Formats: sequence, C-alpha cells, structure tokens
Amino acid sequence: MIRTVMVVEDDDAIRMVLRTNLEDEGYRVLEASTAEQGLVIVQDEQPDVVLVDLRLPGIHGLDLVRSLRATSQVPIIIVTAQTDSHDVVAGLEAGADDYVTKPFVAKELMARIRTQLRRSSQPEESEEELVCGPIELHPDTAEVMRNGEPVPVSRIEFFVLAELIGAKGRVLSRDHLLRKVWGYGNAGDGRVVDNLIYRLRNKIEDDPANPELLLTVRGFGYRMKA
Amino acid sequence: MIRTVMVVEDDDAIRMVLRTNLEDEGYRVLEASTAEQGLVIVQDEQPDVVLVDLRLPGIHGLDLVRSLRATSQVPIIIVTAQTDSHDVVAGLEAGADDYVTKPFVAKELMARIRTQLRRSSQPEESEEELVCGPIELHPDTAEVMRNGEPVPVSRIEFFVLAELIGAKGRVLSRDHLLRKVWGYGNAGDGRVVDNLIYRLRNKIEDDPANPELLLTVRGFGYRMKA
DNA sequence: CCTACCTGCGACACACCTGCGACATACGCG
DNA sequence: CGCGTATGTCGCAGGTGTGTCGCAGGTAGG
Repeated sequence: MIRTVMVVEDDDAIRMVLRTNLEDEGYRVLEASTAEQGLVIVQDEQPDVVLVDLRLPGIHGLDLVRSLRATSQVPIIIVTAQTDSHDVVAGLEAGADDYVTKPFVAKELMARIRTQLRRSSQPEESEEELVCGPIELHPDTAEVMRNGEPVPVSRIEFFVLAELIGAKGRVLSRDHLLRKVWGYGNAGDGRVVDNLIYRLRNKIEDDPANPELLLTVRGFGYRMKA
Repeated sequence: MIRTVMVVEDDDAIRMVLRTNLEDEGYRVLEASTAEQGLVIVQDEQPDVVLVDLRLPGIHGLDLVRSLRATSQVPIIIVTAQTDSHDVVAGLEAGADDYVTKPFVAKELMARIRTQLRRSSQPEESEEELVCGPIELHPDTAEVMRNGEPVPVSRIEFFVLAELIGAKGRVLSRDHLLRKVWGYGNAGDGRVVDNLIYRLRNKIEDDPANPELLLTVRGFGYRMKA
C-alpha cells in the first residue's frame, strides 16, 4: 500500500529535501507552500500524514493544525526551527501528534512518520502484499515483476498499478485514479487514464487486446482480476 | 446506490447549472433557495451531500452550516464567491467538509462531491447484501452474478437492479425508478423503464417471457421476488 | 547538447448502450 | 365477449464509452 505524505512548507529548498527523502522511502508526496493550499489539498486527497511548518506566510501553521484537526483525524507532524520551541507546545495542544525541529535528521523524521502511520493504520493492512497473479510490486525499489522478470514501468504507471492492486479487485473510477495518482492539479483532463491503462496493458498483459489482469468495467472504470 | 445531493443556492442560474451537472453525474437533486428551506429539506430527505452558498438572503450560509452540523453528519461543501481565505477557514471550522469558489469548474465540483461521498460511505461497511435468489450484486466490482456466473450488464441496468433488490420485494413505480436512477431530468419520458426491464429479464431470467424474479405489478410498477 | 523516454493530447475506429417507435400481447372491466 | 389500457417485444439509429496509436513538448540523464 502506497502511503501519501503531505508537506506544507514554504521554503522551496527544504520542501525539495523532504520530497526526495519521502520518495526514497516509497511515499507519494503532496506539496503546499501555504496553509490555505494545504487545507484544500488535505481535504481533497486525505493523505496519511501531514507535515506542517509553523512559519508559514499568511495563516500561521498553528491555525492550520487547528483547522485540520477540526475536520480530520490525520496524523500531523510539526516541522519547525528550534527557536519555535514555545510554539511546539502550542502545536501539540492544538492537535499535532508529534514534532521535529530543524535542522532535522532525515532518518529521524522518516522514523516518526512510520510511527504515526503504524499508529493510525490497521495492522492487517499495514504491510499488504502488492501481488496480483503473475504481477508483483515492490514499493521499496519501485519495481514491477512479471513472472519474476522485472518490467520497466514509469513512475505514474507504478502508482496506478499500486492503486489498482491495492483495491483488491474493486472497481476504481477514472476520477478516483486521477485524484489518487495524478493528484490535485489535473482534475479536468480527458482520457489520460485510458491511455495509461492501455500502456500498462502492453507491459503486463500476455495479450493486451484481451486483458486478463487489468479489466475494463464499462461505465465504471477499471479493476484488477480478483 | 443512487445518491442525493442538496443544493442551497439563491441564484436561479447557478442552481440550474448545478442541477444539470449533478443529474448528468447520476445524482438525484434537491433544491432550496434559502437557508430555512434548506434546513427543512435536509432534515426531511437526508441527502448524501449538501452544497451551500454562503451568500444567502436572510440567514447566512455559515449559520446554515452550523445548524446542519449540529444535527447531522452529512458532508457539506461550501460553494461561494468569496475568495477570501478567512471565510474559507471559518466555513471549514463551522463544520463544512470542503469548499469550492465561484466561478467553479463543474468537473472539479463533481469530483469533490464524489470525494465526500466516498469518505462518508466507507465507514458504513455494513452494506446490505444485494442478493435475490440466484442473482447477486457486487457493488465493489460492479458485477452481477447469476448462479455464480458473471452476467454482463450496463451501468443503468446495474443501478436499476440494485434499486429493485434493495427494495426487498416492495413494488417500485416507474416514476420512482426514473427519479432514483435516471434522475429528475428524464421525468417526462415514455417507456424507458419498461424497455430496461425487458432487457434485464433477458439477462437474469431463465425464461424471460415468464419472469420469476423480476415481476410486473400491473398498474403499479415492478418488484423483485421476495 | 543530445538522446531516450515519458506523458498528455487528439483523432479515428469500433462495440455497445439506450431511447424511441411500432406492433403484438395480456389484462381488467363492463 | 369486446374494448381500452397497460405491458411485452424487438429492431433501429444516434450517442457514448473505450481501445488504439501516432505526435510533440517536456524532462531526466548522459
């Protein structure tokens, strides 16, 4: 199961470092540079963890924490400069679940994220196997195996496949995939999903014209064979 | 499962656009042009999502949100001309689940509605079993099984069958089905339901000419065998 | 700077859906 | 029994959903 981490941080450099580290750990990353943006995206995407910088332009991170906590149970981790330690207490009281001070050690932050994820997720599904017939996904290495042989897939293809296999045979609408994989921006687009499915089939199906794994459900969307 | 969306909006033009779009998406639509009306109808009909304009004559939309939230868990989406982030935060803290600013992209609004529906419907895992004799509906995969064998049905056929089986043997009038499945738009049409029942029978009945599952109640409508 | 790949887009093709209309049949009622 | 209405039956044609594939701009890596 691919987890999504939301980063609300106005410093481009720090956001970049966070993104790199998080992606290395196999997370999907959403970004926002303001509290307003963050609020919307969290509502929209329901990430599994939110990282919040306290020093944000405009609305303060502390208010963002309160707003988030008002409508969501999502784990919130405050990421802040050490001088803000007074704010940290306020942040935790506002509803944050943990905090990390800058400059932080990436490994430590990753560990705290895992802790939050472990706490908020059902143990049964926490380390679910992404396997469907001859197809096997390894989130660690972002690799797709087919009958044990590695199949080269792009980043987006990997996430779509992960989402589909994670759904365990349930139908996923194009819209669901657009939101979960492409994310917040591309809401209005056309046939991107169809195209990607087509390309995925060419890579994982024996006979792409008669798919046996990645099935179409006309009028609803796509699903993996159970 | 047919979902109902409530629109509280005083501008006739915007309400019309919303209605059209929502019906295109397969929702049943309820309308109100004032907060008072909206409150009554929500309590009466218990829609699955409520869209609220903030600028309403008389009682302000924000107060409507609070009133709704006081007595209901229904997802609320604010639709507002206000781009001021302050109102947005106030709205979300008042209990709204999301917001869209005018002029909005219809597709985006529809997507957000789906997001809310998805969230609010996930906890209620206790979906009743959609089974009737040898027929079995799986909403997860949008599949209809007959004696364990999958039967290909179209989107509308699936919804009609779901509505009928969900009614557990009660008679459903053509008008009821039209409203629930097709939506208010096609209310004046002719024999669409009869046609669809005919086609459904050809797919699920052993002898479509002598139906044993999908029964006609002359003068009233159709019902499933108990 | 070059190259290979990714990715969104649009165009076309094809199968399927679906509303419609016309006719046939069944039912209820006098 | 005969009539009117409700429903069953079925083919047609336009619309819609999806598959397919080539193109071009973008991007990452060498």
